[in-house]
Formats: sequence, structure tokens, C-alpha cells
Amino acid sequence: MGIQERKERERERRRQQIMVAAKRVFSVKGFSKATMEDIAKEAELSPGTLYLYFKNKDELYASLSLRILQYLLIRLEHVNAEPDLTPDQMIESLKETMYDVYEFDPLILVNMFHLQSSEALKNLTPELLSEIRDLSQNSLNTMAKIFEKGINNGAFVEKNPLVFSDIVWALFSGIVLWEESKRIFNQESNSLKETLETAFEIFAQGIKKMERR
Amino acid sequence: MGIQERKERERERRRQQIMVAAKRVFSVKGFSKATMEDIAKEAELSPGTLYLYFKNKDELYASLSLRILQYLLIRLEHVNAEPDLTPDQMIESLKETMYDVYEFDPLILVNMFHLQSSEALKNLTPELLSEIRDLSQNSLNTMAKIFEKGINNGAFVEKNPLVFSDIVWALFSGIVLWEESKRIFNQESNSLKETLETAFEIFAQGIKKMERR
Amino acid sequence: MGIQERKERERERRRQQIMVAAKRVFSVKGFSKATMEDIAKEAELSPGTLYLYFKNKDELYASLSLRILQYLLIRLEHVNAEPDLTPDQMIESLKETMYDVYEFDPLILVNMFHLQSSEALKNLTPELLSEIRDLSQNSLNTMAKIFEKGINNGAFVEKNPLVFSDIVWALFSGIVLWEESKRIFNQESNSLKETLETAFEIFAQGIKKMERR
Amino acid sequence: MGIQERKERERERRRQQIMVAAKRVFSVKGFSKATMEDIAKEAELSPGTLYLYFKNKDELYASLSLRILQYLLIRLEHVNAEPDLTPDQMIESLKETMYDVYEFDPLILVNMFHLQSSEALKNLTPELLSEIRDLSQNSLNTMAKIFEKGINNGAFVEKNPLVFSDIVWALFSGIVLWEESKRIFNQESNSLKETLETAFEIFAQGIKKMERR
DNA sequence: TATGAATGAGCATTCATTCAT
DNA sequence: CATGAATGAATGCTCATTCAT
Repeated sequence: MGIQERKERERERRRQQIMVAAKRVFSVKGFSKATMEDIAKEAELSPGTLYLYFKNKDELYASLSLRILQYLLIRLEHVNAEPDLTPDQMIESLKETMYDVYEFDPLILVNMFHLQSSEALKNLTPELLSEIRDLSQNSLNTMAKIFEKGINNGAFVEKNPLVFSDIVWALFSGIVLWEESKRIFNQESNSLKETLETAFEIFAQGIKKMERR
Repeated sequence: MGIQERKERERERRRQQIMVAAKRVFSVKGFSKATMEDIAKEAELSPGTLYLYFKNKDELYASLSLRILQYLLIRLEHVNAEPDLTPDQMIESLKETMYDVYEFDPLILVNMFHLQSSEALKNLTPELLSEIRDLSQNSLNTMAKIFEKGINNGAFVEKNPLVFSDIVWALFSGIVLWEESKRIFNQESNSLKETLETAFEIFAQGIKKMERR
Repeated sequence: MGIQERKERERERRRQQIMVAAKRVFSVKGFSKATMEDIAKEAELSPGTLYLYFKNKDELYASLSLRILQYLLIRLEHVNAEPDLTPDQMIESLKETMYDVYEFDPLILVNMFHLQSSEALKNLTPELLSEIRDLSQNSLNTMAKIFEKGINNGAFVEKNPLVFSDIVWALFSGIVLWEESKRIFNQESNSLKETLETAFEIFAQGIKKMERR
Repeated sequence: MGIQERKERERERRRQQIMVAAKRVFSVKGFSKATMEDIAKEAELSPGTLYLYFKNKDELYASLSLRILQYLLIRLEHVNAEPDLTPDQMIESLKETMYDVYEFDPLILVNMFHLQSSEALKNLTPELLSEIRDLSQNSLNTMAKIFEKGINNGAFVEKNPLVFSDIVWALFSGIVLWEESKRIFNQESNSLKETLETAFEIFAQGIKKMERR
């Protein structure tokens, strides 16, 4: 391993260290209320150091979203790679993927919609921006491929697979946000798992072609 | 009309004027990047005036959410009041309600999740907070009642009506957020209407009890 | 009584009403933290009305000091007018005057030193400013005359009567301020009356020419 | 000298630099009219820097009072430590202490009564608050001890030493305030030194037990 | 005269970012 | 590379004062 490579590795370790700290802080305080100093303290580094690894606060934030999108894509490709899934198995597999994404990073997902603000996008490097775009595009496409199979083999009603993907992702995001918001407003709430379970079950029923004789 | 009443009306008009301006500004900039001065300018008032009608920035923001929740509740109660809906009609009716809510205030809804931050809740008057709580509770309950009917007359599979309500609301929120975020990332996107249409259709299929002979 | 005069009287009544309210509010909150709206509410008037009777906040404040200075002068002239006081009676009389001044307006006196700020003086009309100057000058002179008598009839040690006056007034102001500040810091404090009593007793002893044999 | 210690020393220097600037600005403008930016400019620092060393404006202000109280206490303990003072020497010593306190910080003393506002106390850290309390308590007690000696050895009339202390402090504060206020109102004024001289002389005469043969 | 809604300058405080060490 | 003190622009909010009614 060359010295160059070792350095690169070391640098990556630091980045991760910062991102882990940032995730924790953003989760608790939200994007705006979290300060760079909070994050620096959590990472046991000084504020200045953060700027050696991330151009600015927005970029640090966006990098977190990148990470979860990467994880999502890997999981979806895994589902897609598996041959011979029955429709029910496929939906089940998607459900588990979503649930794992949630476990991987429950609160960042909630906050990921911070990126919606076109103001927030202004401070991102074009590279990071397009990386995020590509990743989410790829995730959607992979999901669409999964549904395409189902349609092709006659298991699913004929619909645009891309719309199916949208609905799955929206369903998932919506449920996470919704549960979270109910928790905060202290309203009785079914567990995320239960709601997710039911939602996907309903979804599965809905897209299965009912056999008629 | 008494002088008292006239004043009250005038005051309400001003509040609306401010809220309309605030909605526009928050929509474009998001909560944190929008300044009170931005909003004042948009409303063609001075910053100080805003504080005559809203205790602080958070409260102004929350008032916007209140408005849409009020509209939602009214629409849902309307659906619930209609007798003799077939399952399909009911789902159709819900879909239209959601779509109208979106038209009523497309972007605030996207941002409504700002309220999730428990930090944001700190600056709200308890009255406003409980009003928001009650409204969303009532909306959920009304939606649940609608599903209860469907379950009772055997049209729907037996499931907790409250979970159904959650899913509808989450589905809706999720789709709006998702479409919005795709628009911002410049990804090709199906129209909101189309996605909503399909999603509710799938949902309807999923919860209907299939008659077999 | 002419209509002109009646109006003048009415105007004076309003002024007094405002000053009474102002005194109460300034006493509780201090000059800076008291707002014109606070005072208006206390006077059951609107903020705008205050400005019909007082040019600005500083002037309203200064008018209060004027009132107590007027009261002080009247009392001192009374003491001076009394013939044939023994040294002890004279000091006693001064002590009571000071105590009554305190009772007349305990907290404004404490705050009267707000006027020391040369910034505060900038907003006063020259008339009001010179009125305050004259009144305090007169009070001092009257006090000095009282001491002059004591010196002339051999009862007091020979010293500049004006310095005596200064000391009396400073002693009094200091004690009031000091007691007040100890009260706020929750330190055990002798009652104002007791401290005043002792202080004047000491003062009397100090300036009396002790004749023996 | 360790690096830790050097930093601490540097930090203390900055604090002093800010306090010196603050003293100047508060003296001229008074607490409310002085802005943090004024002080920053005077200290040739930026506004933000002030907050690295003082929690807020109130705390910066209170720290000034602390300093003078510390100086007072040291001087008083010095007086108390000296053995074999005659009554006259003791009073002389107190007078000089007071005069030096005035020289040390003439105008802050005038403003020290800003702390009387219970509103002002709200923003202070409990630590600072209790430090101020303890210091003034100790100063009073030390002064009381000084008088106790005088009473014990029969030189002073028998009176509560604490009341004596109160009077001395009040006398001093009162004179400073009074001189200052006369200066502002452009009234002819005896010099502080002369008034102080006379006042203490009178005080000394008043508390001395007159020897009779 | 009296009102009180509206004003807008003013200010304390925060915090992302920089840079000398 | 790492630091963390310093920066200073930015912003929410206040309140003395005005003025149309």
C-alpha cells in the first residue's frame, strides 16, 4: 500500500468520523439549529478542522444524504439480483429494504427533505449535486426494474414501473415523517414497523393481478 | 355591524395579508432562510407590524399550518357526511380531498414538517400548539371513521381504521414531498396528479375485500 | 373661572394622572425597561396621548424628579421659616423632611440618578432643565441657610454651610440607595428609618460645638 | 510556565482589555445607551469577540462592579490589619480608602446602582451574582470589625458596628453620586475631596466618645 | 383632543467561516 | 494537518414616536 493511499485512507476515516458526529447532531437539533461548533465538539475536533474535509455546512449535510442513498442503492441492487421472486416475496423484500434504510439512519432521512430547499442547493459543489442526483436516479431505476419483472411475468397489473417506484419511495418517506411527527405531537401512534407492514401488505394486494377464472 | 366587529374584521384581513406573504416567502426560501424582513417587504408592511399580529416567527409559521389543517378537516368532514358511498367512491373522494389540499397550499404542506423539530415547538403559545394538535387529531379521527364504515359494511378487509388513516396521510405527504424533491433535482417526474391517482387506485384495490363466489 | 382656566386645570389633571402612572411603572421596572405603552396602560390612556402632555420619555421622567424637588423645597422652606430651633431640633427637623421625601416617592428618588447621564439630558427642553437646576439650587441654598443660623449662633462648628448641605443631601441619597440595593441582594438590612436616625444623630453630634463647664 | 498557564494569562489580558473599554463607554453613555458595538470599537475588537469573554451585556457590566468591590475589600482588610490605630487615624484611613476607590473607578461606582434593578439581575450567572453578594457582604463585615475595635476600646459611642458601616458606605456613595450629578447640572460644586474630608471629620466627631474629666 | 395601528431605526446576540500560529 | 480565537455580517425582535382618523 503506497504512502499516498495510506493518506487517502486516513483522510476518509476522518471524514467518516465527522459525518457520524454530524448525523447525531443534526438528528437531535435539525439542520438550522445545529451549529458547526456542536458538530466539532461531538467529533472531538475543532471547528476549523471540519472545513478541511467539507466545504461548508450545507455540503457536510448533503454528504450525509449521499451516504444513505448509497446504502439504499446497494440494497435495491441486491433485491434486483435475486431471481425467481414471487410478487409477495418481492414486496416483502422491498419492505425489508426500506426498514433497514430506516434503521441505518432514521433521523437523517426525516431531515433529508431539507435538500428540497433550492436555497440549500446553492452552496453545494456541482460534483456533489450530480452525485446525489445520479444516486437517486439509479435507485429509482433499479426499483423500476424490479417492478418491471413483476409486470412482465403477469404478476402485477400493468402500470408504469416508474410510477410504482415513486409510490414505494413516497410511501416510505411519508410513513417515516408521519410517525415522527406524531411522536413529537404526543399523539398515540402505531409503531413504524406495524404501519409499514400494513402499508406494504395493502400495496402488494393492490398491484397483484387477481386471477379470474 | 358594530365598530368592535368592524375592527376585528380589519384585523383578520391584516393577518391574512401577512400570512399570504409569509406563505410565498417560506415557500421559496424555507423557514430558516426566510427573514422577517423578507416577509414584511412581501406584505408591504414594516417588520414591526408583523409582531402586532404574530408573537414571533415560529408562531407565524405555525399559523400557516393551522390554516391548511383547518381546510383539511372541513373537507374530511364533508366526505364523512356523505351517505351511501361505495368503496371506490370513498377512495375517490379522499383522493380529491388530498388533491385539493395540495392545490390550496402546495408548498407550505411541503414545509409543514418543519414543525417536527421539537425546538420549533418551544416558541409556540400553548394555545396554538394545542389547536394544531386537536386539528390533526380530529382529521385523523374523521378519516378513521370513514374507513370504519367501509370495514363495517364488509367492503374493506378488517384492519385498524386508524392505521388506514395513517397510511393515507403518509402516502399523500410522501408523494407531495417526493414530487417536489424530484422537481428540484430536475429529474423527470410524473405529474403529481397521475402518481396520486395510481397510488390511491392501488390502495383501494388493496383494502377491498374481493368477493369470490 | 374663565373657560381658558378651566381647560388649563383639566390639562394639569391629565398630566398628574400620567405622572402617577409613570411613577408606578418606573418604580417597578426602572427607566429603561419601562415602556411608554406600560405607562399608557397604567394610566388607562393610549400611547399617543402621552405625547400630548410630555415631549418624550425623558421629559416625562424628568418631570417626576421635578415634582419631588418641589416637594423637598417646600418642606425645607418650612423648616427655615421656623424660628428658634435648637441645633438638635433643627437636625431632627431635617431628618423628618428627608424621611417624608422618601415616603412621598421612595423609588423615583432611587432612580433620580438616571438624570446624571448626560445623554439623558439631551432630550430635555431647556426650560425643564433649568427648572430642575433652579429647584435643586434653591433647595441647597435653603438648607445652607438653615445651617448658617446654627453656625451664627455658635451652636455649630464653623464650616461652610453649603458643604453641610451637600453632606446632608448626599447622606440621605446614599442611605436610600444603599438600603434599596441591600434589599435587592437579600442581605439583612437595618430599616431605612433606623439607619437614618443613627446617621443624623451622628451628624448632629459632629457639628455641635460641645460646650462644657 | 506551562502552555495552559500562558493561555489563561492571555485570556485574562483580553478580559481586562474589554473591561477597560466597557468602563469608558458605560461611564460616558450609561448602561442602556451604551451598545455592545460601542464597546467593541473602543476595545478595537469585533462585537462577536466580546461574547467570547462575557456571556452578555449585563454580565460584562456586573464584572466591572465586581472589580471595584474586590479592590474595596482588599483595602478594607488592609485597614483592619493595622494594629493600634487611634480613632482619628482609623477614620482617616477609611476616608483614604474611599477616596482611592473613587480614583480607581470613579464613574462605574456611580453606575453601580444599575444593579439595583432586579431585572438586571436576571441575566447574571448565579456564580457572578453570589460573588458580588459575598464581596459586598465581606466588605461590610470588615468595615464593621474596624468599628468594633473602636467601640471595644471605648473610643466610640456604643452603637451597632454594622450600622456604622452602612452609614460610611452610604455616605461615600451618596457623596460621589451627588458630586457627579452636580457636575452634570453645571452647579458650582465643592470638590469631592473637600466634601469627603468634611464629612468624615463630622462623622469622626459624632462617633467619638467625648472625654470628660 | 384622543386614539392606537404602523413605523423603522436600533440593538443584542449568533454562528459560519477564516487564518495566524 | 490541526487549532480555536477572532471576525462581522446577518437577523429576530423591541419600542419610542408619529399620524391618519
